[in-house]
This record gives sequence, structure tokens and C-alpha cells, in this order.
Amino acid sequence: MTEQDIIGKGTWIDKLASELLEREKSLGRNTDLLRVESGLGASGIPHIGSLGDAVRAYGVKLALENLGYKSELIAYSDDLDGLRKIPEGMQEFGLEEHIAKPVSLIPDPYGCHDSYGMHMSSILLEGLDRVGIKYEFRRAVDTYKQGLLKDQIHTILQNSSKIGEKISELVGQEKYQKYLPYFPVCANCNRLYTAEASEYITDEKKVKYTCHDTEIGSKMVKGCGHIGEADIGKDLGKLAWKVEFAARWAAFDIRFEAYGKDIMDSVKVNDWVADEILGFPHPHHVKYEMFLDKGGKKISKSLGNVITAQKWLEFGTPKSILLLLYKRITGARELGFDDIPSLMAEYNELEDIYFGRIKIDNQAKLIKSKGLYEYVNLLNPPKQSSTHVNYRLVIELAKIFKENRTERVTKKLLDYGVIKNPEPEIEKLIELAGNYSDAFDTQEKTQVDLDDTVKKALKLLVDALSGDEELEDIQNTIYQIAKSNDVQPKDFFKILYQIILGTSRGPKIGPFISDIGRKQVAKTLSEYT
RNA sequence: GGGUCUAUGGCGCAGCCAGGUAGCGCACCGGACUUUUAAUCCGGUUGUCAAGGGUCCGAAUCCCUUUAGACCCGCCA
Repeated sequence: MTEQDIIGKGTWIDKLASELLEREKSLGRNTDLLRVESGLGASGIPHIGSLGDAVRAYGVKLALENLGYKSELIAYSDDLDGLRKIPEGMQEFGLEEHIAKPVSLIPDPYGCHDSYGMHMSSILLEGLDRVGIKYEFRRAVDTYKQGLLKDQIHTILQNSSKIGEKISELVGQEKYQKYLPYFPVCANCNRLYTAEASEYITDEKKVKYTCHDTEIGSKMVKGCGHIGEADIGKDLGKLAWKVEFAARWAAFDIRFEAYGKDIMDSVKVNDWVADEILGFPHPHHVKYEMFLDKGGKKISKSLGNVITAQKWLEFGTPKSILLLLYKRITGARELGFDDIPSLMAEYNELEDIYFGRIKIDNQAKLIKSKGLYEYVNLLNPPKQSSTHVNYRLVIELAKIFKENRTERVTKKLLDYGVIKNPEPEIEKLIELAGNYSDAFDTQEKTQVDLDDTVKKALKLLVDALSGDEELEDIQNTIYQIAKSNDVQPKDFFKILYQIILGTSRGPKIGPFISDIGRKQVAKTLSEYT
């Protein structure tokens, strides 16, 4: 790769943006405003994968702007979707009766938003705000209510048999050969999916339906038998996902949307509908893998193993999230909170590369790393490097100091010469690392094999440490005790580290013990004698 | 049935998506430092980068085929 080959900042985001531009040019489309979209689910607790969709779309927007174009991110909440499953941990809210209703018509069980759907969307939007992503928010409810998709729905329903056949051909799903790809909301019981769309009345632009029993997941949901008509210009129903994206892309003039592999089939169909039925060349896409948890299971929106942005931000910085999402897009990834420490370190490394403190010979890689750093800073990188403190070190320190943590850890960092002055950023880091160590400190009482001579030596040490008078030289005391009791000092130190830290090595132990507190250590050690 | 991803030294992984001498962590081994160690320093496993083929001056990286594993879709969203 030579210098002139590099596009933008040299990352996959730039490459994607340039592919998009090339496509737009060959289509001969107007490029005054290139809109990108991200869909937000509103029926479950939004996890980091949902956030990723929007964050990456925003990255593409930044890349387009960097290449000299105007762009905008639409964050679209699918809040006309029906509630299918009650999320884990939300059993006590009596949501059962709301199954199959649009999430925007279900009251917020927490009482803080206008609906269940808005509550869920807000969690995601707050996550976006906290990592610094800017977006234009739209809701399905408003979109339908205002009839913004009316023309597209009309065209789709007129061509429903053609679409039904194509769906069967493309993805093997045959249901739309029989039914319209439109789900009315039953006017009587407010449920979607139970109301089966049988006929489109073209002149009136209404869909005729009958509300009957249906199966959602493995559960039967009762219909009410109501027969009604839904006006497609209102929020009385919604398109099926297989055709809805296409309608939205055309109506909002969307030029880019990323998608997870779980909706690959829907995207395939929607692309065809956009191109062939609506005459709107579909947006450029990029597909990404789902995040899996450490067991290799899909992170489900309705299960308990949810990694939300909020939870992540208790342990890591916003930049650690952005780095995770911008460093690459391909590849299945198992993700857990234990990835946070290495991402924190990787950010510092990128910063060192950016500011020239780490040399990289390969020009292309250098540019790419710098580019990644800029994206993680949303193309607004700081003028100077921040103070780097090893996150893992702070976790270790936080494990030891549980009371007055900020002060005491700060003092240690000053002693080690890691920092020169206390800074608010460092305090924040201590808070994050502290949360991390509190949440994931699985350190149990280590099994240490002690013979009698060692026990005797330990006892002597405990006595010495428990005494009221200050010990001048704890280090030497330990050494003397070991020696005079026929214990190899080397082994004795090792045992102490194992008991106190759970490791076989550690800091110089004398000063360290006085840091933790003599009596505290004496108490810990006495459990082994 | 359809699709996607993954496969790299003993273990865990990075590098691949914009090709340019194969890396990191852990573990283990050898050496240096006569307890006084902030995760000490030096060296080490010569890795057929899953297998086979192709493109290229050059392939872990791009293309095709094969094998194994994982995941997604085939309700709905």
C-alpha cells in the first residue's frame, strides 16, 4: 500500500465510506446529504450490540464528512413492534397481558417514560449520549401516525403477491404468498400478529383483518375475533420487517445501514423490494457478526446476560467502548467485561502511537492506528496525550484498598511515580477500576500448604504485627523471623504474597504491609496459623 | 434446508477485511540478581499460520475447493 492509496484515515470505516460514495456516483444520485440509519430495538433491554449498530453508523457518517460530504445519522426506534417475550428479570411487572401489543402502547413498568418501548429506547439513547454519539431520533409510532410511509406501503401492498413469491424464492419463507406483509393493530384488543391481514382495499388504502388466535414463540396468544380495517396512513398497523426497511429507506432517503447477520435474510428481501418495487436503489450495507458471550452463546436481548452500555461504563471509559466497536467489524467475537482491561490498555497504546511515543515502521499500519485513534475520539482527538496509568495496576491497588480508596490509591500512584499530580481523570480511573475489582474480584482464600515450621513463623509474625508499637523495619522483621525459624526467606516471602495477594510475587512487602495496615494483615495471616 | 464466522508456537489470543522478514499474554525451561522483588533482566520451543490449489516479485492476509467447530436464519422482530 502506498501513500496515495490511503483513503481518509486508513481504517475500514473510511473504506466503507468510499465504497458508498463510489456506488452513489455510479447510481448518479444526488450526494448533497448522505443519510445513514441505525435501527434500535425497543422490545428488550438494549445491549452493546445494539449500541454498536448506531456507533458504527455514526463512524461512517464521520468518515463521509471527513471526505467532504454532508451526513446525518437517523436513530430509528422500532416501537410499533409487538412485545413477544417478557425480558428476563421483568417478570414481576405483570406484562403478560400486554404480549403482542405494540411496545409503544404498553405502559412503562418503571413509570419514567411514556411507554415500555420508550423506556427501552431511552436506555440505548442514553448510552449513545454518554459515548458522545450524535443522532436524529425518530420513532416508528410517529412515522406511521404521520403517514410518512403511506405511499411505500400502498405500492408494497399492491405488489404483495409478487413480493410474496420473491420472499419464498429468496429465503424460502412461504407465509407471504398467503398473507399481506402488513400487521394491523387490532382496534379492539390492541394486539399485533393476532390480526391477520387478508385483503388490501386499494381505493380506500385500507387493510381488512380478522383478529384470531396465533402462536408467538411457543405460546398461544388469544385473538378477540374482531373484524376491522386499518388505514395505512395511520399508526393502525405496520409493515412486516421483510418489507419495512425498504419502505423506510425510500421514505427517509437512507444511503447506508449496517446490519447484524441475524437479519441477513430480511435485508436481502428488503434490498430487492427497494430496488424493484419501490424504485429506490437500496442503501449500501455492511454486515457484522453478533457479539457472543464467553460461552459462545448469542447475547439475547431477553436473557439475563446482557452487557449494556451503562454496565460497561461502570468499569470502562466511553473510549473503551468506541475502541471495541471501531477497531474492527468482521469476525465473531466473544465479549465479556473482562475485555475491558485490555481495551483500556490498548487505548493508551494507540495514544502513544498517535503522539509518536511508540514508533511503528510500517507506514500503512501507522496511519491506520492513528486513524483508529481519531475515530475513537470521534475525529476530534485531544491536543496532548493524557496521563497513562495502567488500568490493571489500579485494579490491583483497588483490591487492596477498599476504604478511602481514591486517596490511598492516588497516594500509591504518586509514590510509584506513575503520576506526578492527582488529576480528576485519575480519580475517575480509580473509580472505574474500583468498580471492576469489586464486581469481579473472585479471589478466594487461596489454598496455601503450610507445614508446622512455617506456621510457627507466621504466628510470630502475626504477634509482631499485632503489637501496638510501630515496627521500624517490617521488611527486616520478616526476614529475621524466617531465618531464625529455619524457613527459607525466599519461600516465606512467597507464602506471604500468596496469602495477601494471591500471587507468588508482589511489591516490596514491608512498606506494602504498612500500606494495607499492620493489624489488617495480622488478622488475615492469623487465619492460616 | 439456507447462510455467516472461526481455524495461528503447550494453553489463550492479536495480526487478516487496504499483501511486504510471524507476534503478544500465560505456562514451562536455562542463565543473571548472595530476602529486601511494583508484576526484574537475558535467552529458549525454530511454529508446514486447518488441508489442497490459484493470483502475485511477494500470501497468515486476496480468490476457489475441502475438513472441523461455532453461531444465525427457516416464528417474530
